Amino acid sequence: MPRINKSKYAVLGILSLGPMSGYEIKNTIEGSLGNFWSESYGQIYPILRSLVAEGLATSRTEEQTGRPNRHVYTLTDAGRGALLQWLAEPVEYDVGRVEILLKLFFGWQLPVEDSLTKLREFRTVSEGLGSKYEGIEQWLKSTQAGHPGLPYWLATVSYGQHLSRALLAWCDETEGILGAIQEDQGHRAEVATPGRNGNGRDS
Amino acid sequence: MPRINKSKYAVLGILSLGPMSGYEIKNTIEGSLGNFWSESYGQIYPILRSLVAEGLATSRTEEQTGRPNRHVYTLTDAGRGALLQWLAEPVEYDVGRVEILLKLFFGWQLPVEDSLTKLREFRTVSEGLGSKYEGIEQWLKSTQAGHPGLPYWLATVSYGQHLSRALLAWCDETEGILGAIQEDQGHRAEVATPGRNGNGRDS
DNA sequence: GGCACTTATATCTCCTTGATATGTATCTAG
DNA sequence: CTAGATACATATCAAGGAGATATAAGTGCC
Repeated sequence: MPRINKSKYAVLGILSLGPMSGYEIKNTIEGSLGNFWSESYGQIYPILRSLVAEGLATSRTEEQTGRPNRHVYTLTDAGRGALLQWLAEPVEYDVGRVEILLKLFFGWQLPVEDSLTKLREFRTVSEGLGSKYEGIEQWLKSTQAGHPGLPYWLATVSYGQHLSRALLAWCDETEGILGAIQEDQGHRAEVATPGRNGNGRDS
Repeated sequence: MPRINKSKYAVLGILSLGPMSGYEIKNTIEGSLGNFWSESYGQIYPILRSLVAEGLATSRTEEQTGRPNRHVYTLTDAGRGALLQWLAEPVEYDVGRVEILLKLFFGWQLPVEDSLTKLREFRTVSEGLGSKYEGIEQWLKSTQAGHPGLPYWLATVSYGQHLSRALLAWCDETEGILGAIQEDQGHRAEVATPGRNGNGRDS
């Protein structure tokens, strides 16, 4: 089962929006797919060359004075066909690597407070994610009104909003559970060593 | 800002549970972090060598007859220190690559039904994810009862459950929106070309 | 006996990321 | 006016990372 190169289809998809240079492709990806997909020049330029070699795109060189010539790539019918074929293939899903979970997994080996600090940090990150998506939603609605792609693009933004709400709910739940463990430990420590009273911080 | 190698800390973390060989580390990761983290032999073996070179672990060879000798790695105090230091560093979060969103983003260029099919596929995947996590939760509760790590491990499972519920909710919402577009298009097609009536499928 | 699977170590290729190199043009703050 | 930042445009490199494959013996089953 030779791994299929999804970057290739991301580039193909962007080219389906119109002829572009490698530089423009990168910028377009950042400004559209950027929230759930990324590509680097290190992939884009070799992919463009292979697309031409496979007959999925053609390239034409635009002469420019004072800066490197633009290499503009245009999708061929075969290229559009390859894109449609990939779109029809079944989707995969991968949770991916989640750093907060890696840290939390080993968290029982150190004071509960350390894990709670990590969770509070992560809550801030998740909140930032949520407001970022809200901004994008407003921007899309005001600048792309009437475009047939709008509902689809809003769906990708909504994915991010559902995700960030889920992260926040998970933070709430987990902070509650670890908080209870901390109180429990604090209580037992208090009973064991009376005198060190009213366990300091509770912000 | 040289990218820090998180795989190194995953290996360090696993070694904090006890001395292990590269093979055992791989298996242990799959059976514990497996739902949100993965490592391949191609990373584990070079990392183990570099851990020894950096003084973060020691290796000892157990002679075996009939099969390759076991190289068992043990965390040093410096290694445990490096792990704790990394645990204290701020966490990052990355939504990562989401294939369904990449496909959906280009979905407006083809019939709505195609995108709805993708969403229904994705719903099945998300449901599978949810039941997988439920199974893990039950298994953890019944086999690890009383272990101080249990609440932390359950928290990582809960993350997956929150995530799968969010994916399902997003599917509901998006199927509703695209379904409305489809009905709208069907309606307009009906008005435009009367005669081809009662637009076939609606499952 | 043959076949599939598991234990165990290790390497290889390819994908992917992020940094860097090169060089001009334009914009901006001091 | 000019130094520095940013945009345009192409391209390469070193690492990080995933997955398949190589090797080799042991175990269980038909």
